[in-house]
Amino acid sequence: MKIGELSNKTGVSRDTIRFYEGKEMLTNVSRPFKWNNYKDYGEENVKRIQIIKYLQRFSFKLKEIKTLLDQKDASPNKCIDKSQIFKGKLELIEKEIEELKQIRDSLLEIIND
Amino acid sequence: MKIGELSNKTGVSRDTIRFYEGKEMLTNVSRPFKWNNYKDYGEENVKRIQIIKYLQRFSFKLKEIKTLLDQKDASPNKCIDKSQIFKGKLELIEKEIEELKQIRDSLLEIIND
DNA sequence: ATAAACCATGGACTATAGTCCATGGTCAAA
DNA sequence: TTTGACCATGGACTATAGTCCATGGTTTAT
Repeated sequence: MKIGELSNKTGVSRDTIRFYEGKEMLTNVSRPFKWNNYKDYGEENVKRIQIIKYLQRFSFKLKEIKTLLDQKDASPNKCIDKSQIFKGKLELIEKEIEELKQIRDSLLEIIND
Repeated sequence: MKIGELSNKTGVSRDTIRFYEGKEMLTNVSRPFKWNNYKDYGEENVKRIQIIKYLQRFSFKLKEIKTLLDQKDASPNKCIDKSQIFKGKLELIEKEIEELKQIRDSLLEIIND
């Protein structure tokens, strides 16, 4: 599939797809035609991009997502312990919440003085 | 006072002071010597930098801080309604907390499935 | 007199996640 | 056949808050 089709199927812009590609987050990107240098993106990239978008909703960085995708590629059969991954993220989120709460409390003190 | 002294008095690096200066957040910076082009930073910049550091603790951006400093400079007599400023910031912080809480809850759901 | 410490300037670099642009080649429909 | 839509590449730019470096001039202490 060409980049435009992949873009349509995922709702992600061509530029962004190329950006992910540059970060080596996609697989099976080939250049099968001799008469032009158009690329062909394997079907699985639809799913890959959906995974990226899904994990981003939970504030995973692209670097982290790439690590996860790489792990999946390295051992496709071994199923990754998802809850472990999300637990780590959960802790960070809760830490962030605590920090923001402290700022909030300081602000409240200032306002009520 | 030269930049080194200002740096020592505030605990902020020379580079950062020059960075603030480039953003026009300092006042009374002159070049009073004919024989060199050393700058002289007015005493009030100690306080200005302290204000910057103080407001940063509440996640004010430099741009916002600059706006506040500019307002203060424009009307030094009119005392700024601080609580109004902090209230706006408080709302944003609380919105951020809510967003993070939603992410947290989604994560909890995933983990407990 | 000479070295160390200081000063100014400008530009490059960090992380993050893209977006936008120019250039040039290709494909499909009218 | 020619126009519009598509494709590839590389580089610049966005925001944020600095940090680090090279270069060259100055001051201070020994």
